[in-house]
Amino acid sequence: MLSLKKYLTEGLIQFTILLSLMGVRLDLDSYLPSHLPSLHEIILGPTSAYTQTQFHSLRGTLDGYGVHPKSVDLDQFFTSRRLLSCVRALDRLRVPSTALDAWLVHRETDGSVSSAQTGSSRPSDNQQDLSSSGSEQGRDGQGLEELGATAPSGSSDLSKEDIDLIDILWRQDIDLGVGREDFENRQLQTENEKVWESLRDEPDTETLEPVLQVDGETGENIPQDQTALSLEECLSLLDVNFPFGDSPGFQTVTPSDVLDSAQCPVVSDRTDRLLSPMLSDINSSLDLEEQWQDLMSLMDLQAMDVNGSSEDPLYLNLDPPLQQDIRLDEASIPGCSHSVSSDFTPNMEPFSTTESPGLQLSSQNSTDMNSTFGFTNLTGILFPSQLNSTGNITSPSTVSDPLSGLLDEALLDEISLIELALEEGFSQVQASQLQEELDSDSGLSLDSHHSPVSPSGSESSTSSCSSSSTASFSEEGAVGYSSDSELFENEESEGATGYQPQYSKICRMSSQDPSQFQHLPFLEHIGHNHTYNMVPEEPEEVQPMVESRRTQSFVDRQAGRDEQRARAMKIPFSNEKIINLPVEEFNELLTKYQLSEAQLCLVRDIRRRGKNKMAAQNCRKRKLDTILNLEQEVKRLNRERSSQLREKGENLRSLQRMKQEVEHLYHEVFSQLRDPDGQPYSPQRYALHYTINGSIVLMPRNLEGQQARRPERKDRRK
DNA sequence: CGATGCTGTCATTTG
DNA sequence: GGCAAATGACAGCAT
Repeated sequence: MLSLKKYLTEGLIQFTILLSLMGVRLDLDSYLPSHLPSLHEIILGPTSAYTQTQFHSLRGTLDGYGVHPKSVDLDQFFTSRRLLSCVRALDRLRVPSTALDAWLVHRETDGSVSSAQTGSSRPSDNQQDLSSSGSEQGRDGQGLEELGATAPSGSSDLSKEDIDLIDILWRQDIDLGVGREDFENRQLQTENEKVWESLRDEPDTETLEPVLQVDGETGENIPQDQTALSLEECLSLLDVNFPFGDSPGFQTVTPSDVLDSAQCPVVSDRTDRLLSPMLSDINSSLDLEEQWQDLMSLMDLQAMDVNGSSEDPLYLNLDPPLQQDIRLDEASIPGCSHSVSSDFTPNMEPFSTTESPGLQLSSQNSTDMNSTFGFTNLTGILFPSQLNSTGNITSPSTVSDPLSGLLDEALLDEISLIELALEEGFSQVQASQLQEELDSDSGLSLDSHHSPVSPSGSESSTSSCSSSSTASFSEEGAVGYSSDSELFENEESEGATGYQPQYSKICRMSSQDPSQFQHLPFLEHIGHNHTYNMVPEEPEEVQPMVESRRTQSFVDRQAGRDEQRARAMKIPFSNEKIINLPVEEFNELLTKYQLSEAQLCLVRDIRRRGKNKMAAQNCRKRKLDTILNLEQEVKRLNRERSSQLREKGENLRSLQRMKQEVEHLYHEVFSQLRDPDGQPYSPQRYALHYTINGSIVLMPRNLEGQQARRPERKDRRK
C-alpha cells in the first residue's frame, strides 16, 4: 500500500501541477481528511515561525533575488542573478520586451520545470520587483524559503503552493534518481545562459546604433518637429502690452504692430507657460532620444565633474552650434527652434557688442527690479554676459551665456544643490565603500536596537536549577553543558534506553496538532529537515556508508543532544512537543505527568534551547536578508542616481534651449518696436521688462531705478 | 595546525 | 511580571 505522501506525490500533486500549469487552481487540502493538516504542511512541515526552514535552499523569487547565500546553488543563483541584472540593464536601453520574452521562453522550454528560475517575463516589472522584493521577501519569505533548492519561479502565474508542489516533485525526482540528470540539465542551461550572455551584447549595440545615428544627424537633442509659431502668435500669447499712450515713456504694442509673419520659436504667455512647451516637447522626444541623451548627459556631467571649477553650470552644456563661429549671412528667421542658436545670435550682436554700455547699466539694475519691483529686465536677462564681456561670442572657451540672468537665483541655487547632492552626497567612492561594507558581513550590526554587551559572569536563572538535577543525570547536571563524550558515556551506561539515531528523525509535527503526526509513522520522513545546511535525511541504506555515518553523527550531536537528555531523564513526551507547544498546552502537558524537579528543569531547558535555536536561525536569516536587502537598496540608489543625473542633463539642455528661444524672441520683439516717429527704439535707452503678471512693458532705462523705488508704477503698464 | 564558517547555546534585551 | 522573540557573544565542530 502506498503511503499517503507517495500517493499524493504521484497522483494528486502531479495532477495539480498539470492543472496549475494550465491555469486551473486546485486546492488539494480540501480533499484531505479534515483531521489531517494541510497538504503544505504534510509535505513541507509546519509553517509556523518555529519551523526550521532550509534557509540554504533556493528561495526562488520572481526577480531572482532571495536566494540565501548559503544556498548550494549559489553559483547558479549568481549566474541567474547576473543575467537578471543584465536584463534590467537592458531595460535602461529599452530593448524591446519581445527580445526578453524570447529569452525567457527559451529558458522555460530549455530546462526542466525545476530549472526555470528566471524572473518576471515583463521587464517593466523588474524595477518594481527589485524595489519591493526585499521587503516582501522579509515578510513572505517564510513560506518561500521552504521551497526546495531549486524552487521554480519562472511562471508568475503559479501560486506559491504550486511552486511548492513543483519543488516537492522535483525533490521526489531526486530521490528517484532523476535529480542528477535534472541537475545536469540545469548546468547545461547555465552554460546556455552564459553563451546567451556573450551574445546578448550584440543586440544591444544594434539597438543603440540607430539611435546614435539619428542623433548624430540632428547633432542635438532638439526634436525636429518642434512647434513653430508666428511672431504674432507669440506676441499674442505673450500678451505684450506696451504702455504707449498713457505715458510718454511707454508704448503699447499690439501684436499687429510687430512683425506679423516672422516665425519664431515656441513661446507662451507666461514664463511658466513658456517653459512648458519645451518640457513637453522634450518629454515627447524622450522615447526616441532618451538613450542618446542618457549617454550624452552622463558624458556632460562627467565633464562637469572634471571641470568642476565651472561657476555656471549652464555653460557646461552649451551645444556645439553655440560655440562655433557664426556668420552673419546665416542669419535668418528661424523656422525651427533647434536652429535658433545659430540663426538669431548674429542679430544680437548690435545689441550685445556695440551698445553694451547702456545695456550694461540695465542689467545691473535688473536685480533690484526683480526683487523689489516685480519687473524683469529682459535686456539684462538676455544679454548680461555679453554686455559685461568682451563680446567674443565666437570663442568656444569664452562663450557667454546670454540668458544666465533669466534664471532665478533660487533656480540656480536649486540646481546647484541638486548638483551638490548628486555629485557629493553619494559619491562613487562612498558607494564602493558601502559596497565593501556590505560584502563583508563581519561585525555589521544591522538592527535598530543594540543591547550592550554585558559581562555575564553569573549563571542564568534557568540554568540555576541544574544543580538540583545533578544527581539524577550527570555530574554536570541535567541541563549543564556536557560534552558529547560524556553524554555518550552516560547513554551507554543507560543500557536499555540507549540512543536510537532514527528517533531524531521523527519529527516534525504540525503546529496545529503535533500529536497527530506522531501516530502516522509513514509520514515521519516527510517532515521538516531540521539540519540547517544539510542534505535531506534519507534512509540509511540509500546513503553511502561514510556519508551516512557522518551525517548521522552530526544529527546525533546537533539534533539529538537534548533528545538524549530527554530519554535519559525518561521524559514521557517528545522534544518537539516540549519546544513547539504553546505555553498553555505546555504547562498542561507538564501537569499531566508527574515529573520530578530535574525532569521539569530539563524540559524547560529543552524548550528554551529549542526555541532559542530556531530563534537564532531566524535571526541569522534575517541578518542575511537585511544584508541582501541593503545590497539591493544600494543598487537601486545607484540606478536612481544615474537616472537623476540623466534628468539633470536633460533639464540643463532644455533650459539652455529655452534661454536661447527667449533671447531670440526678445530680440525679435524689440527690433520691431517703433516710437511715434517711426524710429526703432534704441536698446541703450529702452528695455523690455517682464512683469510678474505676465505682461511685457517697454521702459526707458532711466526709469528703471525709479520703478524699482516706486513699485506702484507697474500698474501703468497699459 | 590555524583560519574560517556554521551551528547551538547562553545571557540579555525587547515587545 | 511572565513569556516569547530577538540578538550579541561565545564555544564546539567541520572543512
